[in-house]
Amino acid sequence: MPVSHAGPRLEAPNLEDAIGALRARGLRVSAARRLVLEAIYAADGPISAEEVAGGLGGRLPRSDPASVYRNLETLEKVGLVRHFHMGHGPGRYVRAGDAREFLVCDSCGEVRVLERHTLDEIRAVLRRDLRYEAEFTHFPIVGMCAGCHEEE
Amino acid sequence: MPVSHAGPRLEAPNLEDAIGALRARGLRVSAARRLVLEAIYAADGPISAEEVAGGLGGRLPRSDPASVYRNLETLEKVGLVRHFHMGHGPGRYVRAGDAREFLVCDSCGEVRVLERHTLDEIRAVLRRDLRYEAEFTHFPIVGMCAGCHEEE
DNA sequence: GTCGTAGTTGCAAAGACTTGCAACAGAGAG
DNA sequence: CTCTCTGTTGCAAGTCTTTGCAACTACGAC
Repeated sequence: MPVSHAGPRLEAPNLEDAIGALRARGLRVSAARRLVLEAIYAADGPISAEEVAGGLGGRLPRSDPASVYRNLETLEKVGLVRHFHMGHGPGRYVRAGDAREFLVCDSCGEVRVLERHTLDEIRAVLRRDLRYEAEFTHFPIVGMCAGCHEEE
Repeated sequence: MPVSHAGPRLEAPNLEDAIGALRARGLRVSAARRLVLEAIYAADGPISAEEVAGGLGGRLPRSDPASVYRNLETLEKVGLVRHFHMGHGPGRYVRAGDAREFLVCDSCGEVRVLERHTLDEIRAVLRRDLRYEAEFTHFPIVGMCAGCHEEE
């Protein structure tokens, strides 16, 4: 089963644009769906599906977890949303444009963001050797930070 | 929470060596623990915790899932076992030495194994830019294979 | 405005793990 | 061989997420 977050990256800087993009794709704008989108756009960072279902801790009405998961998946297919994993634990969702590439230290848990030039270089290697367009927003790169590596 | 599969890579080509390694670390060799190890060593490829608990479909006695998960975690800490994820779905476990680096196409699900020279080059970039010792056995690299990319 | 039909929803149940806890049993000590 | 101490186990309950399904509703058609 593919991870499934392909699809063109939609430009939807605000909620209205996102809703328009949904309609343009022939998708219905139900109350539950709108709520998920509102949560994603209202959150000030990556949030879990649970948080969306919980209405962002009271700021929005609660909704059924199953619908939340289904809608997050739909929104991801459409390209409005992305989700990623940090080590284990629940997945986190962000607006498509906010996705970042992370590095996690397996030993101390430190998280860093990959910079564009490093990322480009790695992607170039994979493109050259395997004609593969890699994307590092879904899973972090796991390894050991300098500090932890020296201690070994 | 770190992903936790640090620790020296133990040399344990067979079950006996693995059990010796456990004892050397001061860990008990209980029936349940031995069973998990037996399943990992008897399996002909990556297996899920469920399969271990199920006794490899009848070849071994069943065991309690909770103990299986705890033991797999312990064995991973000790360096005898590793687990990885392919997209979503249950994690899969292998002997430490059998861990591989994968590339998964987000669109068609195709899986490829990264070759050593490609891997080394990528690791070198991360080492140079971030002094980070990356390791790609836990999560696959996600992206798009040549075929799927051209269709876009 | 009313109809019809798919796309959607909410519930319930299952799957994949994790955690708390009292009972149990390896492994060294005596 | 027995005792003891502490690592482990098995059960049960709890997360996080997916899936089946009947009821419902958004939205274009009339």
